[in-house]
Amino acid sequence: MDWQWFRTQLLTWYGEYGRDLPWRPTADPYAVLVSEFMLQQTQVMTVIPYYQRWLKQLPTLADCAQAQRQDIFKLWEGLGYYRRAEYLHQTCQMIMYNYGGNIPQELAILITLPGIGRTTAGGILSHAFNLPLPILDGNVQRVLSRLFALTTPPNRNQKQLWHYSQALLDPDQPGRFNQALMDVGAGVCLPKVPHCGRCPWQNGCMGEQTQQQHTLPVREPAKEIPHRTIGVGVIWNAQGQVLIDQRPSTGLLANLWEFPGGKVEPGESVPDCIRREIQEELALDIRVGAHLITVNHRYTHLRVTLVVHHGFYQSGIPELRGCQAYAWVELRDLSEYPFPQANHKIIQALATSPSPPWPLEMAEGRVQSE
DNA sequence: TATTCGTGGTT
DNA sequence: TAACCAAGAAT
Repeated sequence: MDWQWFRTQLLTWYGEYGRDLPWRPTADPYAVLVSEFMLQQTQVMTVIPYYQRWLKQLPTLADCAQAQRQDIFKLWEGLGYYRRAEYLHQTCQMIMYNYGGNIPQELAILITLPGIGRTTAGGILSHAFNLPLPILDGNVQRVLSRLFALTTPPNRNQKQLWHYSQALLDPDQPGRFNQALMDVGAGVCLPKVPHCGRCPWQNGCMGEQTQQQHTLPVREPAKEIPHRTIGVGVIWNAQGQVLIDQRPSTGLLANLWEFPGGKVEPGESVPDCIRREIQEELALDIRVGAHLITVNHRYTHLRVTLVVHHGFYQSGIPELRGCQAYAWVELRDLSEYPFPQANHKIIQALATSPSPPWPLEMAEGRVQSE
């Protein structure tokens, strides 16, 4: 195999067609670190504004290490996979206090840090330090599967894919090479419509030569995604504040804030569910009022329907059972807390609500719960 | 090794 | 439009 041909073709193409991305001109390894975390499973165009805001607010690794958790999550709010924010925070702290503030330049050390696997480590080391480490993200897996006509599903063929990524890598300019390889995947060798006519590797692509470019890589059948109905309460007190709680530190949407609620049990009405969940999680008695909004939301492996009702505090002192913390907050102060996207739809509904949705008559018991 | 982690874009 | 995919990692 003439690896040098592939390198020359790719790097020449990259010089003309490579994307101009904010983190590419930087020589700051911390900026590269931030970009690599944000880019895990997240498209470039989604990341760009988050990346720029992050570096503006936390311009150095020391700033990130010293930041408050809440500020870290606020900066990540809306980007998804929120564990990444915590891992990035922890990694910066470990680099600061265990490695003198310098990012370790050894693969074996780097991958021991939270949130850094082999691809992220390879991206950091090749980009920030021009070290010859390969990467294997979704783009690269697709490009290599087609280039070498690999008919084994990528998730069962990681070893061979890593081998090809390493063999192809240009040892003289690994940083540029890896960036170029991802640009081919993101702009030319697309999942459903490969544009072979403008691919720098067209003349060497075994996939196209055997007319398999549309059927590679081989995907395993997707599994069915379960659905859950969740009852959610926007609980008001007599001061016109609403009740929010912080989710547990593990599991879905860990550490984010939310309006309290939980899964509707079989045969249970939504108002009954909301009453029960808030009793179970916070030990509060509430009255359930009018329906506010129903939110359908899709996660990677779960679909939920949030049926949201207004509610009014009746009695009880909050106890922390199924959550880390709680707070009574003014509507205008909700923006201080990091919320998942589905809850932002609820906040939006509250903001556009035509009249104050916390009728005092509920406190006086004139409104029947549904 | 198979699941569990969000959200937005694309087809 | 429902399904697929995105600069993956941890458990």
